[in-house]
Amino acid sequence: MTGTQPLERQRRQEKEKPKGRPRGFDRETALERALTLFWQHGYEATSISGLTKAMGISPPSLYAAFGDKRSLFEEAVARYQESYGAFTPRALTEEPTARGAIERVLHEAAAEFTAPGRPHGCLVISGAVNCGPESADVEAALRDIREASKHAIHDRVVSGVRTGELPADTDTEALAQYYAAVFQGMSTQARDGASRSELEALAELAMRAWPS
Amino acid sequence: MTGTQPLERQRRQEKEKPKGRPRGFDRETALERALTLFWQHGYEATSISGLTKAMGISPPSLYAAFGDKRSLFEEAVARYQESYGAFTPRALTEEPTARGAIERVLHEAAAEFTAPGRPHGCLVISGAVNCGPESADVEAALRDIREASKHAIHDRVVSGVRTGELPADTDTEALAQYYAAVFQGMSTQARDGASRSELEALAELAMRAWPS
DNA sequence: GACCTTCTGTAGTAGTCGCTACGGAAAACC
DNA sequence: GGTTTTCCGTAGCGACTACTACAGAAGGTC
Repeated sequence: MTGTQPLERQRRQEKEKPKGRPRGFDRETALERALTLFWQHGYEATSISGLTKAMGISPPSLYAAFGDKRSLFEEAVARYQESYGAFTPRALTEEPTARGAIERVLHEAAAEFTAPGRPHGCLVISGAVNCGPESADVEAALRDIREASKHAIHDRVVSGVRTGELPADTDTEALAQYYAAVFQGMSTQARDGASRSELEALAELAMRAWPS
Repeated sequence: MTGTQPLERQRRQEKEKPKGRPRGFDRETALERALTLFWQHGYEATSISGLTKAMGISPPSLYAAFGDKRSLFEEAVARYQESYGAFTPRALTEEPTARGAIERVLHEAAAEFTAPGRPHGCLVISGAVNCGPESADVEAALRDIREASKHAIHDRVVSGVRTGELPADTDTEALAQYYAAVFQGMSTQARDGASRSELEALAELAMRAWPS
């Protein structure tokens, strides 16, 4: 199992001391810069030369540390989910009510999608939209993450039905898909230049559709 | 003014007879096929070789008839707006009430975004998301169209306020941005495989946010 | 028929793509 | 210090990109 991930990681996790010459750059900050570039331009439009320039390293160093372009992108997406994108599962699990959970997701999205100093919108939503046939699997990988997020919303709605917060005849699938769509629409709006307060108002309006 | 558009078009519009050898393919069907390919993969991920293959012509024929890749994309987008995308301004102008107009836009979008035999979702929304720095202007051009659509929605909402259909204190900007976001979210959902009936239910839910 | 204009197919341009072979540099172990 | 192991920079790989020079073919006008 662990054999499938890069040797690099295994060693770091097991805290073994590397034997030869240590690398001359910080792997985490390099990954962070790659993440930012992918976030701006998406998978295919981000070139290796652009990445090496932004990461401050040469191509061989990049390939030695991260494998190929696809692996680097996957690792960047994983990092994104653990950092910038972590607010969504957090809100869904921490809030006591389903309505509160969804509301918090949307309002935190309004802030996260427009946070200064980093690209606007969501990497998972806009990171691999325009893909050629040879990288269709990358596009599919992000789609799977989006579907998983929708299911997470759905699960929270279903649990709201179970506790009696929502009517028993609630169309949980439709409600989950609706809020997933609003979430994705907010990302597009943020990319197009919408401000945080505009997205807050948008989120507030979206909550008016909540079953009463 | 007219000098800025390709000579080709001028001649067609003026119904002059071309002098030399006529071209061996139908320009409209070739453009339609290019449009479909751009719709599937987006601007940058669609290559000239893919286009020539889909259009059934050779590169020199493509460049003679359409200029460069960017011009071809612009013309494809224009064609899209006049055909597949024309339902939006039509719904906004034809319906007597603002609510009816928005509702019709969303329901027709549910059908259009999932119509069989052609790519799902909206070309203007997903056609130029992942762009490198050298084609940032293409990305911006589609964004301008999206902004124009949002303004069209806003205008319809404002006219609804004027006629008394909507309360005078309605936040028209927020309402327009909300429905624009829902529209864009529906496109993403359609691209991810949502069915027409699912999008219909989504549209129905979105209308529950309408001010009462 | 000749002539003229335009289109079409081959073939190739310079440039960039993702990726890597190779030699030297640098740090840890003995 | 010597050896070993790894990393780094240069330089370049084949394949692809958008795009085009050129020659010949094909239809119109005379």
